[in-house]
Amino acid sequence: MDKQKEILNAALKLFTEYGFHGTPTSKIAQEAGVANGTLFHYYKTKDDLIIALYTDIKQRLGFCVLQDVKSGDSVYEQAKQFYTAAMQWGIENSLEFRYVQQFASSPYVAMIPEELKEQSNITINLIKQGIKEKIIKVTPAEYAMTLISSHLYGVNQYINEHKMSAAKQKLFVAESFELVWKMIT
Amino acid sequence: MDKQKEILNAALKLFTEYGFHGTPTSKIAQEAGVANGTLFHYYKTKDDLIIALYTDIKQRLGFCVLQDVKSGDSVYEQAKQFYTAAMQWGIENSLEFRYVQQFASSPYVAMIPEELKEQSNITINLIKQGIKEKIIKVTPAEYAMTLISSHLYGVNQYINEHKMSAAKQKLFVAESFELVWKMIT
DNA sequence: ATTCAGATTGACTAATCACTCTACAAAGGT
DNA sequence: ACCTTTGTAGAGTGATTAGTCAATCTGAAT
Repeated sequence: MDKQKEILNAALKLFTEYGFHGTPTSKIAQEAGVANGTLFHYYKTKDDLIIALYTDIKQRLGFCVLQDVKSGDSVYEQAKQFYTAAMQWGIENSLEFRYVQQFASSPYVAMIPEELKEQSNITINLIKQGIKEKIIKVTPAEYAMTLISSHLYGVNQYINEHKMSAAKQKLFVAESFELVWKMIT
Repeated sequence: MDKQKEILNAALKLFTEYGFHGTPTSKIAQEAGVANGTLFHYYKTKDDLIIALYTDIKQRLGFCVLQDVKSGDSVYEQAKQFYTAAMQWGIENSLEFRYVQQFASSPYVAMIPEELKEQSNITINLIKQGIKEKIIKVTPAEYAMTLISSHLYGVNQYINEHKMSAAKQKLFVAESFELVWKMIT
């Protein structure tokens, strides 16, 4: 087992359960099954760990979402693909998803590293293309992006609170995409 | 000046700036211009204060939103009224709005007092009426509510990040309501 | 005038926490 | 074999913090 990953796992679990200030580094080390000093060997400070965890999650999400989008497809198909992949990931990794939200509405947002922000450029560009093709009516692209994102968060939250079968979930997600799509086109 | 309110004000300012764990009670007392002990005279624990602040904000928002909704109006008019009022309040009280978000995506959510949850019944009922009248197509009402709420948060965030004139803001808000309305009807 | 309950203070404390430090082990590289 | 780097441990520390407490103050009621 990679101790560094154990630390991230433990941190994710405890941070989402008790919040940043509610979880001492000692408890994280304990949960991860490593010594206190080991944690600080990998992460200089607690803040470092908090930000590293965010970065790690974002990268995993980004990789998963970009994976099976075919650039030849129509804007609609690509957008649907993005949306569905992100949602599915959010459902399967609800702790990670909650962590991202918690992080995003905390003062730590100000510390998000620049390279992470660039990741969203791909999706923004897709929307811009949709606007250029006059398919998407909502402008500017950043605004449309915000609408889609918050919609995604909302639906994810609803799904997490109202458990349903995997099949029903898929249908629900597909329908929810049609709702946003209808809204922005 | 009411010292209790000063404490809430100071807490709001510091919590949104430095987070829950980033602001010691001593700093709150200092910012409020009261002694350390006074804070604990009004709030038994720090958690008490955090929850009390949330409750206070929610009640103020609720009061403001309910204020000028006429029960005789159509579902559309009432919904628009609700949405616009909430948004306007969120723009004018951005610190409070951010605090609500921060709180909602923290472990403190689990501690929200029951009586606060009942407040949303009025809006839920309005949506239910809209469903009964076959104006609103998205069911169940709780789902529609979630969609509207997350939309509202998203638009609010966008407005806060992209400053514009008051007139433009109003137009923007009105248009954004038409977007959600189109989505759920 | 006296009483009394609540408000206010700020020094104090017990506990906690982020982080350091030293020691040792494992793993390579030469 | 020897050295260097890296990983791991866990006791220790200085600072910080939530919360206490005894004392004083305020104002209203009797």
